[in-house]
Amino acid sequence: MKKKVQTPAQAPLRAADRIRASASELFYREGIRAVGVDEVVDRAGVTKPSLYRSFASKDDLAAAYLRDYDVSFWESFERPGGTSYSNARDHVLAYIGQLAPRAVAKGYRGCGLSNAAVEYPSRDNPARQVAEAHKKVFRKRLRELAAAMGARQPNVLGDALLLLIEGIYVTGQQSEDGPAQSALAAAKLLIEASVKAG
Amino acid sequence: MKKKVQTPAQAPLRAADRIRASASELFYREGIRAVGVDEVVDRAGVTKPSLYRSFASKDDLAAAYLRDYDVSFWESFERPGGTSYSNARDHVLAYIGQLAPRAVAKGYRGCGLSNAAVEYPSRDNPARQVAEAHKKVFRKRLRELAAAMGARQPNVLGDALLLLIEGIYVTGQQSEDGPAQSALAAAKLLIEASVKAG
DNA sequence: GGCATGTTACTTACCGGTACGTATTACGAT
DNA sequence: ATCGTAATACGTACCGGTAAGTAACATGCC
Repeated sequence: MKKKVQTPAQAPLRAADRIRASASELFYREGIRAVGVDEVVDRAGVTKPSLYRSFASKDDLAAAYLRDYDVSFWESFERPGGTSYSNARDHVLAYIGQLAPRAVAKGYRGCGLSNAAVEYPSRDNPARQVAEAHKKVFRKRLRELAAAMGARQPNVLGDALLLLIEGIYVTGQQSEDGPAQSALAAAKLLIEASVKAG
Repeated sequence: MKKKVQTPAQAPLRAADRIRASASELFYREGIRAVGVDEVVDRAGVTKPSLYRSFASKDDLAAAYLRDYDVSFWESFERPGGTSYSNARDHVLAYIGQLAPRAVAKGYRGCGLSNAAVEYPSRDNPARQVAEAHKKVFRKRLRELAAAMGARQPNVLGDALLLLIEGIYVTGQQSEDGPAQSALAAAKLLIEASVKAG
């Protein structure tokens, strides 16, 4: 029997996938509003109708970009630096520890999801909805980790860590050598002060 | 010699001022890229040529908006709630104390300067330049206040407070009842831990 | 008169989105 | 095996709208 390859492993990327990749790069680096669909398809080496066959609108493509972003975010958050952690404190500190240096480096552009929420203040924008949903989960996860650390007020510590991390995202794209360089020390301080007997 | 009234106290707002006011409102609430110059002049009750008589370009108007924003920011930062503080700790906590509740309220849109930096990643954008310059000064000021608090590592505490505050700005526009509600407690913890003898 | 502004009309560029034509491939019937 | 058909996957060319910005001229006001 001959081998029939339905989705050949080595197949050239389909137009939709090339578009997703192109959009991810451009939307992240330059912002969603700043990038036109023409630029997206040009960089993907495809044409506009291919975009609109796979995505209902630019907003829809932006939402897809953020869904992809969400997936890779969780990979990097749950296994920071490629390592798994059983200790919550080590886990969070490892994430911040690998994030901070990137955030003070040159071309850093922060969190694609947070940036999208800034670009689209209207609640009914599809991209913003993805961002909002993501942030809700992220907050819950951090509160969970704070509880696992044994914080006296896990919700406060979780929120504080979230504020700190969002601060890294946003200040990291404002300047090089920004305040993110103190983030790890700040996180340690915060955790220490929240866990100690009070 | 006759008295000449240069800028009559009760004069109707000049076109340029009406445009600044209109732009400030719209750019802040909806984002700069999202707002067209037509919308700005319509709301100001003036016409487009008036805009371009006072501002070289939309980018220039955006920069003016941010300069105005910067001025009123410093008013609210240096006298949070309308009060002056001689104690650095009280000062910072008062600022965060009046910011946090606003940030968890409904239509909050964060910091216009930080938002602009998100919208315009390119360093040579005039609006972004205003934002970058502002943030540099703000960071310096917070480190100064941290030093006045007697922090062991004033730069770390100053940066930590900056990260926290930027976290409030950005998360405040992502959802209502967000993590900013824990910001004051987090700031107290952070300051406490940084000032105590180590 | 001179300054600030409004009026109108226009240019140029780009943007999101689409109607329609075409190459390639899968597959069933013969 | 090969032919016909049809779905798949894609490109060409274009549309209508809107964006920033400008030119030329008219008007009202100290």
